[in-house]
Amino acid sequence: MTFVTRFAPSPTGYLHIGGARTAMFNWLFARHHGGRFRLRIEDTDRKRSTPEAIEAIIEGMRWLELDWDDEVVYQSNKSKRHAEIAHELLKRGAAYNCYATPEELEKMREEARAEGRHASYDGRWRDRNLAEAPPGISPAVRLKTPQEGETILNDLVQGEVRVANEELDDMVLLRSDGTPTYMLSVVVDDHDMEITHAIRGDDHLTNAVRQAQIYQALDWKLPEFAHIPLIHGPDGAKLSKRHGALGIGAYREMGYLPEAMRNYLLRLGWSHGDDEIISTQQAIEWFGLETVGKSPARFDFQKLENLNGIYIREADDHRLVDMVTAGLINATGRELNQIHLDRLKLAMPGLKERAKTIPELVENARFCVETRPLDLDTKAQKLIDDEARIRLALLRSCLDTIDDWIESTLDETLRAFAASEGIKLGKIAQPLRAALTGRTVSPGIFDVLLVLGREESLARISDIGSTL
RNA sequence: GUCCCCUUCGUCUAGUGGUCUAGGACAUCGCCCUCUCACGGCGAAAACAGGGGUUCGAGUCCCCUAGGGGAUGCCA
Repeated sequence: MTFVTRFAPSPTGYLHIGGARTAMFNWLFARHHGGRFRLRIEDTDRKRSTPEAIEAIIEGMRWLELDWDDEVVYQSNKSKRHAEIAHELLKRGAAYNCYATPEELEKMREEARAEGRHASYDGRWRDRNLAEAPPGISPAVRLKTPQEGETILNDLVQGEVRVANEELDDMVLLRSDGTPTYMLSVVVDDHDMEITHAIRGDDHLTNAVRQAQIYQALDWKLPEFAHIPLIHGPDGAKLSKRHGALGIGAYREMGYLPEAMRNYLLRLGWSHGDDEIISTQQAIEWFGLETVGKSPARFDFQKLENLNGIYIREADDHRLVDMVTAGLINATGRELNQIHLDRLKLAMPGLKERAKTIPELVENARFCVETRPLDLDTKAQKLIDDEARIRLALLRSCLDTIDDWIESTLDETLRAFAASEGIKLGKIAQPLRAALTGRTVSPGIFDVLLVLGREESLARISDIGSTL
């Protein structure tokens, strides 16, 4: 039997971080078992569902490289089928028409709360004769749920969950306008799509119990359920916009790599011993629901950033150059020429060691595309005092004599120069760095010299001297 | 209110009755490496929510309390 999982977001907003993790766990589970992973858009709430949200979700999934199988299912297209099922239940006497008004319902809720009861609807139309139906009111259809005993669920993550049936009132299957409710739609769709494993957020755990009652009424086989803990904000409360409830697209814009994001999300609630850096390939091999934790995890930007740094270091230079190029054009408003691109390519190995995000990488790469004369930042300016200027002028003539502009020669020259001046290498390397990059922080100084090339390097040094 | 779920360093977690003087990772703080910043290396500090049981023995099993979260819709 092949396993089929699904990710079933409602398109009322962007794909948030919790949804992304849910999607990934479903994806990982399916890929691990050689099964299928499906995508279903739960757009039955036409008022709140938007095409933009659908687009954002699909974009987010693509960015995270979570590919789904088969065509996307739109739940709104299935409402006829859902209604049919409800009517079948009605015919079999497993469901009934309910004519209670919103006011009545509200009153029942208040009373239930006041009396400390969990279930609110009192089942007043459960056994009433249809002849008593008030005219002119179209009824909702409710499921006749068992009133005694308990409903038991064996959740793959949460274990056994049992709820007394008297705690559960008769849920609405079809609204009075004839449209199906979420509770019904999910059950029918999961059944029709032959979902074997429903992996979703913990907030659905109580729903699962109710859905189990629908399955029972229909005499359908239940899928396996796995309710994974929610992701909380740094303060332990529900993820809000202030924290990380940003759309996945926001993380992309903040300069995080999809593979870093996946690794981070994976370790939030799932573990494989002490392993931290886990490739997607490895994750597919290792993933299982047994090792999913039961408690909610807090979102931690620092760890994400650390992981991102690791993945940037591992990333292919060409890919990074492309990303940085785009960022640089954006930041400077100028197109880059071939010389710039060559420099970026040459600088990338040194650059990527020093960045945790793409914007940081872009910032550090600026010296490659800066036009002369450079604007030195405040710290860099401080390094250029009169003594430094004199030394730079001297150094320039030394460098000028170099025939082969390669690292070993540059290294020798610079060290020899420092020795002849009776100073440490750092004493000359820092002003030189300021002259070449306009900053006090950069890749190794020989790297910079190499990246910029002889001509540009000498010119930038001269620029500093000429400001004497 | 009621129902359900959860609870190991600040954070993510390992841990499935003895190997736990509780391990790893991020963050923090030292030191080393060093041309700056990173990387890397070494080291420090840092946790079993509390209380009862069960057991020769409990972070691991049971109960209670507290705290947190979720649900309680003709939303999904």
